[in-house]
Amino acid sequence: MFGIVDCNNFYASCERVFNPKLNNKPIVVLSNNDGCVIARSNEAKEIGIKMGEPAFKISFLIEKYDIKIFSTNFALYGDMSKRVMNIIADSMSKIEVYSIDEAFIDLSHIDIENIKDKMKYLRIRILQETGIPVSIGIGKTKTLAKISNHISKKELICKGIFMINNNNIDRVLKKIDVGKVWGVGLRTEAFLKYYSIKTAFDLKESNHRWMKKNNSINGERIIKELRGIICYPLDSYSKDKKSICTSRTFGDMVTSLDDLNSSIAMYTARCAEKLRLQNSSAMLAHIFISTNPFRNDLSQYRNSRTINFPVATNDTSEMLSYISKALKYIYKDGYYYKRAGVVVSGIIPSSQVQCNIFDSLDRLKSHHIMKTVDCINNKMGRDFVRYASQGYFRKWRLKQESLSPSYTTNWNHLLKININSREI
DNA sequence: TCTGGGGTCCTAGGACCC
DNA sequence: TCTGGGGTCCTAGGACCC
Repeated sequence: MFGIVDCNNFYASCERVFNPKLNNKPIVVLSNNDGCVIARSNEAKEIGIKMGEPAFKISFLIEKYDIKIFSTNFALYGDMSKRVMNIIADSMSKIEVYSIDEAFIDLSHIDIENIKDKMKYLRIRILQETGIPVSIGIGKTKTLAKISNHISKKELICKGIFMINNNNIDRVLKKIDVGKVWGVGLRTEAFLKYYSIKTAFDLKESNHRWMKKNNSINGERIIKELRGIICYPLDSYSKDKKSICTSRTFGDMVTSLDDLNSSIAMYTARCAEKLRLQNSSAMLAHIFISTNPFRNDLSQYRNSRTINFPVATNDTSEMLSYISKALKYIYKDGYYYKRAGVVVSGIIPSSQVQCNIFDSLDRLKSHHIMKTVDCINNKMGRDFVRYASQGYFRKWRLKQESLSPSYTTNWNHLLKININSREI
């Protein structure tokens, strides 16, 4: 059996842990630049606020229902996620961290009769030690566990835990819309419904060869998983990333090459840091810039360029030298830029980098420099040591008007509690 | 005024090899 | 009249996930 542990309304729950006044109040967490809704508390969902909705379109609801708004605070969410995952890893033999708020677990070594009790205990422990409420779904495959998890959140009677077994499987799947099945997106949902496959049960009973022919091997796998045949085993070891992307939409529009260059330089530095963190180097970098596609009144321009490094690298300065040149090549004067980004790919372990006989760079030296820079920045804070091209005045910085403190990762943001008034 | 960010996997088709 | 067979690798684009 597989289990999936999923944090309830994760970002909203993180905000509540250190601000209990928010309990039972509608909360919404916004994307970067306070743009779109990316998380909602149950109260906000009940009001009818949709996922992904632009904040400016719901301003009247925010006022009417006194909804509390938060800018994304990834320092906080990332740290809270780590705490939850550590507890799961400590309680279970095998865990696959699937996303910031979800983990699959292996339950095959536990007797079926005992699974629910064990999960009940795990839920209580996570809530007690982190303040984050979770729901747990259980099934013979990951796909079935995901469906169980969906039910455990919807049906209050489940108290956060649900298991699909041989006795209830058909009855349960008949009530699940096919679009809710893990791996079935909008396109596949429309395709299946066209052929009158409306529920998860219909999909389970349909022909897997037909599905493979008309969709892909993944379509066939979903059907088999619904039948209890494991196609997606637990991946417990963490894998190196195959591509790494850093991109942002700017708070204000940017026009000058200098400003655009400093933003691209910053994203390059981030990508290089992420590469070094997993001891990898990249053979390719792809940069892109674009204007704001929502502004019909302004002329639009977007362009991108791919760079092949002569030798795979994770050296910020080397990457910057190539990337700045590429940016000059695609930059056009007279446009209002709104977004830019850097993607590195062709990622290999640094120990396997193929040297170039004409290489003039002292790579051992640059390795030591990068190591020292990372070490200083880890201790003193991000970008304490930086490249000049990253700049100091960020015209393109994010808009984050409702940012909560980083309670658990910044000494200056520690909670202060007034014992006398019993207030935070 | 105003619309996020970061990933993975699969497939078809082209280029190339013997 | 008549033009093989069997592969690999790479890339762009699509679909999906959170």
